[in-house]
Amino acid sequence: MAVTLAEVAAHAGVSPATVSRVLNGGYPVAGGTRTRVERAVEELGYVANAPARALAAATSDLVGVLVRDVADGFFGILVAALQRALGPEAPGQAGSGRLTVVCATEGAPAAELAHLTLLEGQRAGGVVLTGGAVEEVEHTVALTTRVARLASGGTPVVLCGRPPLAVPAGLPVSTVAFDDRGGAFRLAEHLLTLGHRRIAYVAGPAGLSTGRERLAGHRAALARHGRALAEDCAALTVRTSLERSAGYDATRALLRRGRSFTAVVAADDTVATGVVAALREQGIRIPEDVSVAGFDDLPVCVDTAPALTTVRVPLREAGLLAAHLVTRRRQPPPDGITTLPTQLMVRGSTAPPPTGRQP
Amino acid sequence: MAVTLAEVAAHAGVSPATVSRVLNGGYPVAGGTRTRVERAVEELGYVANAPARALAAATSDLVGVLVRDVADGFFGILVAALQRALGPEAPGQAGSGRLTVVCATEGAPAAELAHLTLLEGQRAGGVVLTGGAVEEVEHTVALTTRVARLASGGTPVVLCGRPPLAVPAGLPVSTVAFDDRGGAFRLAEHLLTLGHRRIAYVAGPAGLSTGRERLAGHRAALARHGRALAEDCAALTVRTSLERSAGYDATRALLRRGRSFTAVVAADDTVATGVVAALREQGIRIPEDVSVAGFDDLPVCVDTAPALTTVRVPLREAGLLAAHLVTRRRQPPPDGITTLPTQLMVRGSTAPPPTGRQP
DNA sequence: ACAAAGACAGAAAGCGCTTTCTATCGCTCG
DNA sequence: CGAGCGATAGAAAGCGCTTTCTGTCTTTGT
Repeated sequence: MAVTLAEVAAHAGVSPATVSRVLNGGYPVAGGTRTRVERAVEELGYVANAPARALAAATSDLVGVLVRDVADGFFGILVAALQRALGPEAPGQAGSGRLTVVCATEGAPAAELAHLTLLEGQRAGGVVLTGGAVEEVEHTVALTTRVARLASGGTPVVLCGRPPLAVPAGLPVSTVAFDDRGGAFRLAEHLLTLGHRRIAYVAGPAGLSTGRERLAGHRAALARHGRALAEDCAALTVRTSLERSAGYDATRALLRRGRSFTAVVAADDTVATGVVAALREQGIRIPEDVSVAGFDDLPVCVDTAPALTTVRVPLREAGLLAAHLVTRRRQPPPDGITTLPTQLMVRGSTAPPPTGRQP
Repeated sequence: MAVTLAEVAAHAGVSPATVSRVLNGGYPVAGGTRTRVERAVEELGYVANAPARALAAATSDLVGVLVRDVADGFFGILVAALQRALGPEAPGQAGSGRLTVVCATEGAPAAELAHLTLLEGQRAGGVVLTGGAVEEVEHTVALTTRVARLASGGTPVVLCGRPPLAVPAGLPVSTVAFDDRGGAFRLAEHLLTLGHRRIAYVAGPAGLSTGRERLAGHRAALARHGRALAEDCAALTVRTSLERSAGYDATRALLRRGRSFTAVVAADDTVATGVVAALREQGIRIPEDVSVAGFDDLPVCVDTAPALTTVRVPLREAGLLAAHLVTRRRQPPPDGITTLPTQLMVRGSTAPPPTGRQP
């Protein structure tokens, strides 16, 4: 059906090998021959058969990206940045035409492994795993095995926004991490400085690396302000999923037990919007009555009223870096880990707690 | 390196052909043989080489999805729904393992064509083009040619959220459209009923099908309320891009010319958030001073204060349907076009215009 | 009981490309 | 002036899978 390499070769009066070389470079081809081939390609509207090429070359120009949910701003922005960086090649190089295969895991470890298998089958030219990792021994082991297998087959793997994996040294596996802990620490300090002492924490699911890090930073800040605080914290921490509705439900549950807090910190901005909705619905003013803070600094933060105090996670930078690492356009540091800084973004949703009697 | 079909065959003591048949079905294989092969696959951890398979079968299990911007909620939600529907196979069928290749066009016609070429090269098993189409004759012609070529090669193509293309009959090309015009009409009527007469319109880029449709619906409603209104409308219509900042900038520009309107309708919700920000920044109250409305009903609509009046576009339904069409799990209607209804969502951002002197 | 009809398994021919391995040819070197 | 080398181009061997095309064996029908 479609035009083949052989037809182009015939049309140009050269051998298939020569056409392949003109197309791929890395081998000397005389100017005249090259021109003739290029014209033939043009005239016939030749489009190379990627599967055939991948079969012969044992690697494709597909890059796999695993995300929890494409519709979530966090992943959407990350993927968008990654793609943009994947498209146009480094200056001097011709455009490569790498395609991005986006796989949604919905947070399920099994889906993560299954997609990795599919990508392995595709002989993906690179794989990026994004977002928090489910820290469950069994899964971590399985994942490490899979990643090591992929990497030992020559596929660069980048872990983006999650902790490094214990793969054998020398494999092309690198990590782009966020300083979640530091961000959460600074956020908690901000609240403490404002005078908050009873801070509710709507954490994500237990066993998610980002949640663990963020909570750890939060608790570290509380601990510095007194042992008692840190203990209270546990009682005010709620485990949830990572949807907006989770923030809403958790907040309602919290309120049902009496309003024993003056601030709520959410696992991420999406959850925070749910918190805000629940609070507002009860006529609780933000930040006069209760302060609210999120995490990630998604675009929605500046559209809520008041704008949401949060911690900025450099998603675009991470996507760009991950793209460069997965295409080997940039070398990872010796230990393979690059930690990107996070930044406290103070906005209108946090203020000193109400004065006077506190519940 | 990796385990091959031949190795599995040897391990199971059968021929490669038999293994292939066990894996793909559609050919009788005796129970015992099947079990033996399955065990061998299991024991060797065999993962089929997708490129080889695609080469031999002349089609891959990759589904291409063209979007303007993955980070935009509209596309994020659409892609998420599409993927979910692509994953688990119809009941009775085994999981197929289709992968989604997401291509960002950033609204550039050239990028659209380029990605289509890449997908053609991949021998994609299906392609979905989402979002408004750039209606420029030259591009439409080129696009139609490309789509026809793809479809005549047996690749199902689904146009989702954009107008049908004039491809030869009989090709597997179908369309899932939204009733943008109707939605915009009802939205404008809603504003007119509230008493608004001077309605600013922050349209998207000229030449985008969705923009055209929405504006047409808007104007149709105005026209029904008097010729003069429709004429004023033209003066209050601003062409912009589709970012949040576009809404912000356009609104500031509009305000600089004097506040000659009591309502602003935006091309979509993202733009609307920009409008809201610009308005609020000038101390203009929503909806007391000026009403604002968006389009799409993205999640952000309920998180703004006040919540945004908008038109709901059934993105999830569209994604699901597109997935079914592109996998041929569902037959398109005879004319190939399915139009999904839109729904006016009245929320807090629209109210009657301020009484008293109007500028 | 015998031919025709399945049911099942293997051999082998590609699918369209990449990549050695060879084969020329025209010069440069000594 | 002949050996030798770099620059080019072609032949051919796969890459790992699917899919006819054949070739057994069992089953059925009568």
